[in-house]
Amino acid sequence: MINITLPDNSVRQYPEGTSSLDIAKSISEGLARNVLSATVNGEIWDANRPILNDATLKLNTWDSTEGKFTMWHSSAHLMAEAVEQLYPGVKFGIGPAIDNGFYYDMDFGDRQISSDDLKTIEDKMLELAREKQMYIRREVSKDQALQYFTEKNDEYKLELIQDLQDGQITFYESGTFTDLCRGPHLPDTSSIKAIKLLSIAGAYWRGDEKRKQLTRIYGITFPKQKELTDYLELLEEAKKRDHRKLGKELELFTFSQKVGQGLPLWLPKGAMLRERLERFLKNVQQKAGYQPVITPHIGNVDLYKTSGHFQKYGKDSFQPINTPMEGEQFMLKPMNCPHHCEIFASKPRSYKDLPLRFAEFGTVYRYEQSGELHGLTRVRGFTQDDAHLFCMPEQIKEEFISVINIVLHIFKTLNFTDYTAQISLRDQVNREKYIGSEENWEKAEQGIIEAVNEAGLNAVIEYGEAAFYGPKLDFMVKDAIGRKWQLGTIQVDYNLPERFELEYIGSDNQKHRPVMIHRAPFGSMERFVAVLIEHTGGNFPLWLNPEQVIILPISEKYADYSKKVSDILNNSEIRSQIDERSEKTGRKIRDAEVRKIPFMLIVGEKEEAEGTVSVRRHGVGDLGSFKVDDFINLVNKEVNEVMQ
RNA sequence: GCCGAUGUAGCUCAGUUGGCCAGAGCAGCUGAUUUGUAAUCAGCUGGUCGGGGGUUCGAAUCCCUCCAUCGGCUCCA
Repeated sequence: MINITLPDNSVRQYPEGTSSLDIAKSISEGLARNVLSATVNGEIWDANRPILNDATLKLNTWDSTEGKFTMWHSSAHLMAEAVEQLYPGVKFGIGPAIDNGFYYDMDFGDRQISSDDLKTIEDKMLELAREKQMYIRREVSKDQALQYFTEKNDEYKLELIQDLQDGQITFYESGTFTDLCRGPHLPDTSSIKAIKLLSIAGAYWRGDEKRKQLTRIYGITFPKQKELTDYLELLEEAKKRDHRKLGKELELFTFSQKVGQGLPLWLPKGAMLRERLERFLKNVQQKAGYQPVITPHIGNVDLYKTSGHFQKYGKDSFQPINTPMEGEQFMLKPMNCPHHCEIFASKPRSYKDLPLRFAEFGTVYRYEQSGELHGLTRVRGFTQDDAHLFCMPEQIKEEFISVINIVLHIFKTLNFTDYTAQISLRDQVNREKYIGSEENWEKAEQGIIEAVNEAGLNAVIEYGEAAFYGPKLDFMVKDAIGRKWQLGTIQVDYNLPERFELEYIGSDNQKHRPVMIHRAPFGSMERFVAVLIEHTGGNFPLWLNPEQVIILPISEKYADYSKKVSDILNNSEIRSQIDERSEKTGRKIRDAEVRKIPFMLIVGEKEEAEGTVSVRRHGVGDLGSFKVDDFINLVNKEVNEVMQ
């Protein structure tokens, strides 16, 4: 007998070789029907795999991420089987479960597969799923594995097997399809009830752009049709929040082929929104001891040779601009740091001056690959809310805390709750590629970790993700359809102070090298506004909204009173406009609602007589009658909570 | 940059297997209407069907090519 410890810490005894599925059955038939896999001693196993020793056991159903993972992984196999039956001779790469479903990378040879074929594959999958095919796990030797895929003539699997240890190789068989796979899988295909293949795309084999591009099909499956329907509806809803769509509808920004791809044109309302954000951050930074600086949009190529960026990125950048007479070369600036280094170097610095914090909303230009451009989140010209902090090594931690607090303040103000933070440190073994002394790195890495802890921030540590010039801390948020984007970043840099030979005079009257910290809490104005649009669905907080109030006169007769109210509001720094069209009130309200204007003030005979306005709030409805002054107080109170 | 898809008026979209001057709604303009919490009515303007080339008696529709956009991949100082 073996002892099985369940999540509630109760212990049950079963014969050796009992499977998780058997155990589920012993608890209840209903549970057994819903079990997709099991976590045995912390490892996810097939539910029907025999348990041979004492173990802790958690049964994974659809409600758990482990359960979903198992379902989707098995769905990938199901898709592969369907594809193999429909298109014999297809070769298979890898087919994992992902956050929202699964994919499989396949080599269709000369055959062209398009999105029109997805339905065919989907139908085949459903047909196979109904056959209630078992997923059968089989341990094989490396030789057997190589032999199988040699006969099958699948070079991708063979390559994968080469990297595996003999004795640790397993095959999974379901229906007519056998795959090299670690598992785990569902007991059988019957729980896969609803299937949707979402898209088809190219993907380089092993993520290497020099190797062959395989066809990747993305899909998702559910145990109930209703869940699939709901999921597809959710995707549709998310598309409505897409910043590219809302940016167009709300007239925030646009692109022009004549200007060039990836070069956003900010429309008046977008510019106003962006300016409000800038003003907000400038206020915060001023209080935090930052000094504004301004630097040009181009810099001599020598500047970037000194910084090292020319050597590293020169050929992938916009190419240098040549002067007509002197034969000089200038680059569009791809980052602000070298310029700021030269500001630091412009005069002798004392330790008493440190830390120095130079801030600039600096516009930079980077030649991004055309296929990478995406709305406002990935562009070729963008403005960083940049600053460079020059400090002594022992000041890093304190500076980090201060920057983290700025980022958290921004996120809190804008109600960004769904973000993640990542600390990127050196690779734990491979350390030769990093510049800077061991001592300084150690100090900086510890400083970041401590700063994160002291700021009460929840962050994951990733080793090997640090830049060659220093460790960093990044903030990430997801967009409407779940893609992750990096926003704020704080990076320690030992490299540039070295290359620019920056120094300050210490209390010992000796020259010392300062440490530089790059930081951008928004990341870039473009990307931040994009994410803000998707988070708010275009319903911006009042203080940010380019349009705060629209006055809707009932008829022309109240034009004068409307003008009077409008003047009072505008004098109180409340942005208002008047809808003077000879339309019905219902129509004016509808249009204002569509434009997502926070406040609609309806004025007619009654309001004029009483000196009031009838207030309607976007998305809320009628708030009733207000004296004009009371309305101003209402607005100001809400705005002043943020903009002091 | 790579794979796949898409591109018709300012916006959202129709346009059957190639066949009259390419259509609709919204927006815009003009006029009527003077309106009380999500769309008043009428008329009008607006398109080198992404650009270029080709096939054809005839091309939005078929072919080639370039450009842009979308979904991924790769990349992101």
